[in-house]
Amino acid sequence: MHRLLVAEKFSAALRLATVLSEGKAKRLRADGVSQFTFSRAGDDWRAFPLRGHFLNLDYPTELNDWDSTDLDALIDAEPVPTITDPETVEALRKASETVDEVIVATDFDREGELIGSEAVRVVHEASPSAGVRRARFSALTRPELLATFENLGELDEKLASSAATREVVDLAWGAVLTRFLSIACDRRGRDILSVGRVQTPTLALLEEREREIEEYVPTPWWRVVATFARDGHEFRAEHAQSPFWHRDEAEAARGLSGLATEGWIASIDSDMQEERPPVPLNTTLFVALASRDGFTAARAMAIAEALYRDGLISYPRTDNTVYPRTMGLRRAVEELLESDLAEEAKRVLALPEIRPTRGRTASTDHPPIYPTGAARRAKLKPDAWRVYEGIARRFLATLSPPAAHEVTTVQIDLDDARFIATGRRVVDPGWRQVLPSETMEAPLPDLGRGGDLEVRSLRVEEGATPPPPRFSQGSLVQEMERLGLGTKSTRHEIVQKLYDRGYVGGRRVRPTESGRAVVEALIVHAPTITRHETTAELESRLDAIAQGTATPSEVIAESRALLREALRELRVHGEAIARWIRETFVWEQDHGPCEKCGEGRMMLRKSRRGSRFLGCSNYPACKNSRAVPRGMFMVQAKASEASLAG
DNA sequence: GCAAGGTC
Repeated sequence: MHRLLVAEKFSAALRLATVLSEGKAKRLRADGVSQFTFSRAGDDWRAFPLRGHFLNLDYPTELNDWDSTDLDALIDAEPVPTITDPETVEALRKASETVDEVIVATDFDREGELIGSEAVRVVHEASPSAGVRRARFSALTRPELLATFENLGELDEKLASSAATREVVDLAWGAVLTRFLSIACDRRGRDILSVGRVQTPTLALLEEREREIEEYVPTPWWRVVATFARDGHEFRAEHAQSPFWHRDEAEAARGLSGLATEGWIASIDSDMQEERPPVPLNTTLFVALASRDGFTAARAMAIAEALYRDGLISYPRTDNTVYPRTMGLRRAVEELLESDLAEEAKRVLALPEIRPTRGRTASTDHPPIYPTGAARRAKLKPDAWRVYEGIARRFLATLSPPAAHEVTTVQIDLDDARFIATGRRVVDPGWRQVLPSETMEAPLPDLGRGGDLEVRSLRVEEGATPPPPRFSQGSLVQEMERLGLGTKSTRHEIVQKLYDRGYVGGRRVRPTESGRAVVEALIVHAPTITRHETTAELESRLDAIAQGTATPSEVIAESRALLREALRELRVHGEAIARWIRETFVWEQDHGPCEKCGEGRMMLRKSRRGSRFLGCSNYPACKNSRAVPRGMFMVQAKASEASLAG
C-alpha cells in the first residue's frame, strides 16, 4: 500500500511523519518540495506539505477589463479557480502517481477541509482510484495523533463546499463594489477604493468611534482631595463622596472639612486579594499585548512567524487559549533552561505541580502560543527578542501561582468630612515575579493603630469625563474577533490594508477624511457591506451548507440578490457619491502651494512601493517632492522579510 | 488591478 498524507504546512507534515514513523521518517526533496517518507504497519507512507491554499478564485479574463465589464454581469459571473502555487501542485501530482490512499491531514477547520478536498482532486488526476480518508486532530501531540490515525474519518465535502461558497461571495462583493467606487471616483491602479466583507465593517467601526468622539459631551467632575502625612511620609486620600458632579457640592464638602489641621483615623482595614495568573495566549491576545509594546499588528505577526520558522515559538495563528492536555508543559519549561529565562523557568520547575490557567476558547486548531525553543537575547535582533521574551514570560506566568496583595483601606475624619485612602502591597508576587507590572505597588505609610494625621493640603481637583478612546491596532483586532470579523490569520492583514489604502492613519487608529467619505457613502447607500452582522449572517448560511440544509447555489443566489440591490442603490446616487468622495480626497491631499514652482499644489501621492509623499501637481514639469508631515500616516515597513539574527 | 482565506 502507498499512502499519501497531505498536510497544510511544512511543520505539520514534519510532525505527522515524525510521530507516525516513531522518528524514522526520511526527508527528501522532490520536484522542489521537501517531503517525508516512512513505513508504518508494512505500508509505504509519504507526508506531503502544502503551503495553504494553492487555488484562488478569479473571473475569466474577459471580465477583468474594468471599463468594458458590466457590473451586473460580474455579479452573475462564475469565477474560476486559478493555480497560485504551481510548484506545489506539480510536486503533489508527481507524488500522487502510485498512491492507493490519500489521507487528508490539513487543519481541522472549514478552510482546511477545502484545501484538503482541492488536494484530493489533484491526487485523483494522477491516481483516479485512490481512496480518501480524513485525519482530524486538534493538536499535533503524539497521543492525539496516534488516536486519530486509529480512527480515520471521511472527508466532509459539504464543509469544503461551504468554504468554497465563502470564496465566491467574498469575491463578488469585493470586486463589484471596489470596481464601482473606483470607477465612479476615477481612481485606478494603486489608488483604487477597495471594499470588502471584512475591511469595510472594520472601517465602519472606526468611523463610528470617531463620531462618538466628535459628538461626545464631557461631563465635568470635581474631587475633594486631601494630602495627609505620618512621620514625614505623605499619602493621598479622597473625600468619601467623590467624584462630585456639581462644583458647589464639592466646595461645600471641602467647607465641612473646616480649618482642621489634623485628621483622625477612624478605621484601618486590610484585605488580602488574590490576582490570578493570565490565560494562555492566542493570536488576538498576542497582537493586543504587542500593540501595547508599540508593535503594529502586522509587524508583531511578521516577527512571530519568523520566530516560529526558527523553531523558537509554536504556531502563531491560533484561536486557542487552553493548553491541550497532551501537550507536555513540563518539557516546554525545561526547554527554557537553555535560554536567558533559565532562572524564571527553574522557579516554575520547582513548583510542587504545574497547573496551567485556561482561557475561554478551547478550539480545535493549534495550541496557544508558547515557546518551543531556547533563545538568547544576544542572538536575536532587539525586536525579535522582545517578542520572544514576552511570549516566554507569559507562558511561564500561566503556569505560576497567583499573586497575593494586601489592600488597605483607611477612613479618615477631617472635621465633619470622611476621607478614604487605599494602599496596595505585594505580599507574594507569584506569577508577577515573571511578569511584573509597574503599578503593582502603591503602599501607604505605616499608620500603626491609628491616631492623628497631619494635613498637608486640602483642595478641589476638577476635570471632565473623557470621550471613548480611539482603537489601538491591538484593541481593534480584539474588537474584530469579538464581532466575528476576519480570522486569526487575516485580522492583522485587514488592519494593515486599511493603512495601505489610506483609509486610516495614526498610531491610535483614526480614519482619514477619505476613509470616512468612502465608508459613510456605503453606510448610507450599501449598508449591507458595512455591517458586521452581514458576516454573522453569512456564517450561519455557510453552517447550513455544512449541515446539508442549504446548498451553495442557494446561498450564492441569495448573496447575489443582496449585491444586486446594493449596486442598484449605489448607481442611483452614483454622481453624488463620486462628487462627495472626490472632493474630500482633493481637500485632504492638497498640502498647499508648491514652494518651488509656485504654480502647482503639493499633493499627497503614493509611490510605486506604496509609501506616501508630497509631490507637485505640475509633475513632470516640476519635480518638487517632500516627506509627508509626521503623524498623518503611519508609514511602516511590511517586515515580511523579518530576519531574526542580531 | 477587485476580497478573504490559507501559508512562506
